[in-house]
Amino acid sequence: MAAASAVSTEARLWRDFVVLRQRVDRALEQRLQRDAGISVADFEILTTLCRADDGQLRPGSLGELLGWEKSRLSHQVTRMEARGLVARRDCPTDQRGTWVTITDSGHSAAAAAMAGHAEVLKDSFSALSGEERITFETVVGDLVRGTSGTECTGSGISD
Amino acid sequence: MAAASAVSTEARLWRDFVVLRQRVDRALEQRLQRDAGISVADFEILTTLCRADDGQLRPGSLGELLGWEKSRLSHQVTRMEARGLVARRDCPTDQRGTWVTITDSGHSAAAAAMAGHAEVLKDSFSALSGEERITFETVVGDLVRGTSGTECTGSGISD
DNA sequence: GAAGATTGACTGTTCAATCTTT
DNA sequence: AAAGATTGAACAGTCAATCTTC
Repeated sequence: MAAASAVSTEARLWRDFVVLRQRVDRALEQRLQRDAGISVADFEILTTLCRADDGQLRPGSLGELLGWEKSRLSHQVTRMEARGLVARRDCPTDQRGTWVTITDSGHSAAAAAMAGHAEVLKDSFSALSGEERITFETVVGDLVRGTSGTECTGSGISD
Repeated sequence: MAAASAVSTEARLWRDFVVLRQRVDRALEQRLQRDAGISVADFEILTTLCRADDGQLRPGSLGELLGWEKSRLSHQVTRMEARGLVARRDCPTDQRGTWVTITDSGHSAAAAAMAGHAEVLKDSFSALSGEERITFETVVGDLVRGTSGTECTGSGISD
C-alpha cells in the first residue's frame, strides 16, 4: 500500500514495452533514412508490395495487410507517388478501383534498405539468450494471435 | 531460400511486437476517452504530476521522466492548460523557469481514468501464464535497461 | 554563452465528408 | 445505397530558431 510504488506489474511491463518499441523504432528510422532515404512507413509499403504477386496491390488490401486506415494509406501513397517510389494505375475491371504499383526506383530503395533493417532488428534482440528469445517470440505471438485483446478491432502490421 | 517466407525471426517478432503495441494502445485510448475524456498522453502527464511531491514539476524534469522532447511537452502542456487539466506557474527562485501544476480538474480526470487504465493492461496480458509473464517482464526489462540498443539516445517512458 | 523553456513551420495521422462506380 | 477510394480540415509530434534569464 506504499503510495510511492503503487504501480502494478502490468503497468511497469507496459512502460518498458513502450520504451523498447520507441527505441528500436528510432534506430530503424535512422538506419533506413541513411541507407535508402526512406521512412519506416515507406519501407513497409514497399516490402508489402514486393511480396505481392505483380508488385501491385489494391489500396484496400494494402491497408488491410498493414493494419492502416484507408485515409492514412491514401495520403502515404500520394506522398510516395510524388517521390516516384510507387505509382497509381487505373483498374481495368472495376472503374472505382486503382492499383498501387511499386516502381523501379521503389525496388531500388527497398533493396538498399533491406540489409540495414534486418541488422538493426538483429542487434536489437541480440542481448537475449536463445531460450529467452524463444519465450519472447512465443509470448508476443500468442498475445497477438490469441484472444487476449480487450477491444481489438484492428488486425495487421505496424504502427 | 523460399521467397515467400524469407522473413527473419527477428522481423516476425518485431511485427508481432508492433501489432501488440498498436492494439493495446488503441484499447487504452478508447477506454481513457470513455472514462475520463482524456488521451493516453494526457494520462501520462497527469499521473506523472500526481506522483510528484506537490503535484507540480518543471517542464524539464517532466519531459525527462516521460522521455519526451522539450517541444512536444510544451505543446502538450499548452493544450492541457487550455482544457484546465494543468496550469503553468512562474518559478519564484529562477525567473527562467516555470512549474507545471495539476489542477483539481486534472486530479478528477486522473482519478476517473486510473481503474480503466489498469483494467485494460491487466486484461491485455491476462492470457499469459505466471511463468510466461515473468519471463516477458524480465526480457523486456533487460532489453530496455541493458546495453542492447543499437543507437539509443532516448531514455524514458512512453511514445 | 549556456540553461530553461516556448514558438512556428513542416510532416504525418485521424476523422468526417465527398465523389464515383456498382 | 453500398463499395472503393480520395480529399481537406483538425490534431499531434519533430525540428530548428528564438527569447529570456542566469
